[in-house]
Amino acid sequence: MNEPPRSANPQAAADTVQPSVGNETVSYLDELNDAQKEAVTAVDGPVLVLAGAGTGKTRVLTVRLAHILLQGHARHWQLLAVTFTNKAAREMRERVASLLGVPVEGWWIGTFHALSARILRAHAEIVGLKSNFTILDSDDQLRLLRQILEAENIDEKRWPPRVLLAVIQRWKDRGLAPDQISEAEGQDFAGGKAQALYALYQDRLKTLNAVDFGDLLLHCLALFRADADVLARYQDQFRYILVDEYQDTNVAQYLWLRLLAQRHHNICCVGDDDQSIYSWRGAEVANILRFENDFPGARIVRLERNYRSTPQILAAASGLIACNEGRLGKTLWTESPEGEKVSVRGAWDGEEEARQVCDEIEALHAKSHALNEIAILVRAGFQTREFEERLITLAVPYRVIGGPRFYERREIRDAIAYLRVVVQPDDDLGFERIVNTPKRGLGAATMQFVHRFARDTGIPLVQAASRLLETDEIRPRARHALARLLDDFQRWRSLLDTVSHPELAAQVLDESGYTVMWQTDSSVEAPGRLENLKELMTALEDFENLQGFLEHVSLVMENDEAADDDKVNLMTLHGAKGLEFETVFLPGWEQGLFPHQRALDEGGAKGLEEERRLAYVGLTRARTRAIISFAASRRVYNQWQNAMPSRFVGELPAENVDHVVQTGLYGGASPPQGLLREETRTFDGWRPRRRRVAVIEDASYQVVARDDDAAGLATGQRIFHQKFGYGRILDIDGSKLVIAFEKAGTKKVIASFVEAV
DNA sequence: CGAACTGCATTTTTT
DNA sequence: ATGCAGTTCG
Repeated sequence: MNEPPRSANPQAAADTVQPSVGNETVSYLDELNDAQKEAVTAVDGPVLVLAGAGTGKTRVLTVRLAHILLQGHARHWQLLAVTFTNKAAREMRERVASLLGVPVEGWWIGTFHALSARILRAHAEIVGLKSNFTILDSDDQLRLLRQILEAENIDEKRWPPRVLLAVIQRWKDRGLAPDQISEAEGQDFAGGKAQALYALYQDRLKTLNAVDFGDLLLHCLALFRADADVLARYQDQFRYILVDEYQDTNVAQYLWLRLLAQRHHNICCVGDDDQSIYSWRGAEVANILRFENDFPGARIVRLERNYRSTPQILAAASGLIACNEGRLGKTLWTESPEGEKVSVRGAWDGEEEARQVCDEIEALHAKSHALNEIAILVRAGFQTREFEERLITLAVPYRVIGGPRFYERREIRDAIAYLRVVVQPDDDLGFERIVNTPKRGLGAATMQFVHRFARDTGIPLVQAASRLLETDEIRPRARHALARLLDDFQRWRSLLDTVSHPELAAQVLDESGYTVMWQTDSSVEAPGRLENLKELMTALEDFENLQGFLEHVSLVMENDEAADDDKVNLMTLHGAKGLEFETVFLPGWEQGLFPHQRALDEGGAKGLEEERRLAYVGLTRARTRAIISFAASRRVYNQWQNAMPSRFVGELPAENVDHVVQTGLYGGASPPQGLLREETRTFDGWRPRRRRVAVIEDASYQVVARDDDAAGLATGQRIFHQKFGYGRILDIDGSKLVIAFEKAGTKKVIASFVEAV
């Protein structure tokens, strides 16, 4: 369309990849196996590539893209390649660029959100936005919702904004605008007001000329529906569409793709239903399961040859995932040598488990295995702590992937808020954030006043403030401060075109007193924050202007870990998707922790299956060595809890697994099926820590409690009693509890009469 | 306006 | 235990 038809010309790339004419085989195809070749060359019509773990998915995707260009099926601007994460998008860009030997700037390769934003900026007016709209982060979203709840007199204690945000986000994931929400939905929030609150939220966003992440997709859909010409234009333009990680798409993304693919039907989706682990944030496995219905005549290609793991690991993982129902089904195979069995180890408690794992890492390191090639994959973030502690003691370098992100730090957000308001004066949320940071005597009282005026007149805060300044409504002191701030913004704004943006940014932080604020701060974090601000200033230089930078910040909230030094990798299973390591440790395979109790409570059988996929993802990260472990007893929130090994342990095919379980771990009771070959190895140092057993329920997998009536209860726990109301357990004596009730004083009651809260 | 206090939650996370 | 957020008191 408006894309200049240059750069991607096949001739230019010819030197690099040596394509040949016509139907002759081309060199880049030679390195692909038959299935991969088919996935690459089935250019026309809908194609679903079921790519098992480690089967060369990214390769297929990039080569296919190159193939389409080199064979002259399309020019680069006619290609749309969609990924889920920025990381994946970057990787795709890099690989395509190096494959073709051509820069890919301006190509339609990106995340759903970035591509949507690009489309939306070009046609913002059609959906009632200005093209310089702000993209909100979750902080902003919450702040906005909090304001709305307050205005609606809804108790934030009872109806937490974050819950409402989650509800709204789920709706957006499903592509639903406020007027498409059925009556029955959202009944459980604030007495059925959720839909109305959603509508208010959307109104507010529109006034602010702001969108949230979900809106990027939603407004795009609205745009396509509102303007047939625009839709047709993009439908015509994108002759070939490629989609990565299709199993992770939500309904909104699915609709987006379907609309765009409607003209040419050349859509190729790559995914793996067995690696769908994001349903909790709206991903619909159904999208991949239904592909054939949605795109009639679809060709299905299965990539089943695995280039990553040993047969033992592959078989263990396959056996596990076979327990799931309704899979599209794949049979992974490999030609690599047999390898070691997956080992499964029990420990008495979490500390011992960490010791075992880390000692083994040390041993591997001593045998000159790269630490980089070792990962510890945990179910939940807090689990990393025990390993970190142990690794520190052993002086083994490690990194935790997925910690707090650069752009989420307070000082960075503040700085960005300043820049946002400079660029977009209507950005109330940004303005609010920094209006009194550093302190300028513009406290809650003043701002409340400005707020009310803005609300009553329906204008943005900055405008409201500037109008109020013309009156005597605001006390002189605050008035001067406010006037000064508004003047500052005015001045900075006027410099937008004359001063270079890094310079301007520095000026803003200086003149606003923001830098000074941290310079005079004596807290331990202050120097670090100043460092971060400096880093931010450096990052600015990589962009053409402030707008470009802000777009990047809102869309590319990522953590660039320096992956080059030799360190052990600690991360969650979710965070490990798409990565691979020579050695993978999978600790914490216990009922209640993994599968996680909440996943079971909230997701039932579906939840269990997703947890199993997570286990599958974990196992298939390993190239040559996978070590699963579990502990009989673990401290959770400073409370000792006993647990049975994960049911997943029992689901691993016995012939691919080596069990190393100490006798007596489970009080002589025989462990769950599968945990058979107990090694005769006792552990002398073991004494039971505390007797309370938290019975972990998983409807389809009952574990027998071996404790008294007080099972599941512990001292300090909050409970509810029919007669006495709420209270806290002071002591447990067999089946009797001593409880300090909030209303009724201290009483002794029978355990079975109380319920945990 | 700022420091101290209280209550509460604590799976996974991208954009 | 621990951290965070919202509230309260000086």
